[in-house]
Amino acid sequence: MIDYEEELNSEQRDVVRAKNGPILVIAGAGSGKTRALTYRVAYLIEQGTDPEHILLATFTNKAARSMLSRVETLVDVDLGRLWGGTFHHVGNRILRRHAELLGYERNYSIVDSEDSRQLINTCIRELGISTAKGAFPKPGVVGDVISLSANTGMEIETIITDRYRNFSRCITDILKIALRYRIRKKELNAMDFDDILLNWCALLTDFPDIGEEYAHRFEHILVDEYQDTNIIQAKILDRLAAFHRNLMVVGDDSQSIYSFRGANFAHIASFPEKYPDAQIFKLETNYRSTPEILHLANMSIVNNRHQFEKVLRAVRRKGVRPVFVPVRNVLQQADFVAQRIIELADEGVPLEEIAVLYRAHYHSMELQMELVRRGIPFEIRSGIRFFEQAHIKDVTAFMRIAVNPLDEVAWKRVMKLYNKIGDVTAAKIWDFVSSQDDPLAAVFSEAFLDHVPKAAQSGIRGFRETLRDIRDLSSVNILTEIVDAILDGGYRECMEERYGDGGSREDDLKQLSNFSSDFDSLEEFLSDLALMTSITEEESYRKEDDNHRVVLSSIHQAKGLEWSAVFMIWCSEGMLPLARALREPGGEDEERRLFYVATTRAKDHLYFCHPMTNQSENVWGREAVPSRFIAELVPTDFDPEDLPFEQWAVR
DNA sequence: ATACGATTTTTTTTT
DNA sequence: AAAATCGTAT
Repeated sequence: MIDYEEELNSEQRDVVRAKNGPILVIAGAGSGKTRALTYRVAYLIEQGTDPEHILLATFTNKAARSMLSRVETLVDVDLGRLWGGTFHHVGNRILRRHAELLGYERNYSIVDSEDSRQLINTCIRELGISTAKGAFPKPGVVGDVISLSANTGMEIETIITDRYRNFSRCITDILKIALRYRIRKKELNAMDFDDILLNWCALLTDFPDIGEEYAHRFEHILVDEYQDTNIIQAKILDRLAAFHRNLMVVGDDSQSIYSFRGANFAHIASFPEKYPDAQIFKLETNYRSTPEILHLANMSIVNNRHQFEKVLRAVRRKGVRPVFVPVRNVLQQADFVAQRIIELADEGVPLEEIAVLYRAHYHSMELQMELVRRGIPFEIRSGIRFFEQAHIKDVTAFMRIAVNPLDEVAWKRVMKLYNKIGDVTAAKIWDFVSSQDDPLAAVFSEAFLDHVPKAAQSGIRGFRETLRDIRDLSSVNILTEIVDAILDGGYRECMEERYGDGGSREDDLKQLSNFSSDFDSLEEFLSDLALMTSITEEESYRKEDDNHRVVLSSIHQAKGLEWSAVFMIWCSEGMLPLARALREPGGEDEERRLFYVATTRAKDHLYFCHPMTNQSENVWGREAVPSRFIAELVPTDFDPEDLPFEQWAVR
């Protein structure tokens, strides 16, 4: 039995033991919402709900896993059948079962953003749209427009007039591309990230019996980070909860930072309108941060209008005031942060309790170099993700061909790995292969070689061998040897040639291979890869004393985490708030929420760095202005005592 | 005609 | 640093 009185505060207890029905939980930063959610799941199971009938939707797969493993220690029940993970993850799981209904094969591929950009590029060229003359958006931008339209349910025309005004001349072309892109994806038997949500929603709506089946199945639905869900996700939830109506959503409108993905914190505000009988709870006690840090965060977020009433109360004892540190330039910034990290470590703060946060990946370049120079171990949680690295994508492209021979993007990627094959030849080979009734069998036919130029023949013969090996291994589900087969099939040399550092990349592939052992089929492995960001989560393959590292992270990726000491670098106008983001509607508020999320990650120490010159602009160095989010904290009747931060001068 | 290397430009955030 | 474009060698 769980001792709820002992382990939860009264706010949390009310949530955990709330009676059934729609429930909205407004949970401030650091108020233990994960704890409440975890105990709620345990409580439901204790009350006799079968885990199979619970759906726990989280923002990352990692969050789901860590919550569920906590639940497992609370109630001694196997949660293997509980539906937990991101919307995309759960959606994929459901769609695999019903893919045929929607006109896909069951073995459909999932294309990530790089693949999708690639495919859009092909569409543009196929349509013969000239991008050279005048300003035409890059394939990536076209992809953003299409994706935003999908995630907000707004027409592409509206998206362009609202946020991409300078491309309004291109609307007809973009519409053509969007249409073609959609057709092409279907031909490739592939879904992009948005399709997973859209198709899931369509499945529940257009096939009432299936919608009902799932609505009956999920007795309880719990949603974390509700402020970052978009309209399609909200619609999916409405359908799934239509029968039992036990929908608990947890979120904080002040921490909504994903509007670029169609998230809209207005959803959370309108939840009570949609569910008039909803019970509303608030978690307002903050256990994480010192009163000083919380005070600063509160002072900042009140500058945003349109938010839920809530006051975060600190329970921790008095600590030190946050510090604002103007520095001369990026180099001095890197120097200061590194120096201060060493001092904190000397004071007894473990390195893994220190984080450096920034708005955009490239903001951390100089710091990385400085940390390397000083031998301070660190871990980067931003930038190119594990599965997006070229060599990982190369290897998985081989696998994708074996699983879904219609995957054009994978085909072309693999073909171009071989010498003497570029865009044109790859397209020719693909044209031949895709025109055959059985594309895989065609590879082994004599006719296949006729479509390959002489110079590339030997490499392509190797490809046939490799593909045969992959198919043989996957048919008996020996996944761990597939990577070796690809490496031995000539990819090892190819990798060395193309990327230089073959050794460390081969290590990555070893890791990928180890990871594959957890899966029952190649198909399942691939779709999970596409929906995941990193492999290192909770994996304890690392050496014991290797866990002490400073974390470098984008603010977005820092969501939900906490550290004793947090450094925010580049707190300058143009960088935070990011100039580009300010141009979006509602941009300033969203940037301020980012600032809020970042500050509330800190438990004890908080530092804001502001480089006063921005060298990257030109050689002379341009004046940089402190971030408005810092400046606005200074009261008009200035009294140093009232300042929520103190200011340091460095050297 | 095609492949591939050099050059230029441009950086948000993520499933 | 990576992507897109441009120019040259095969």
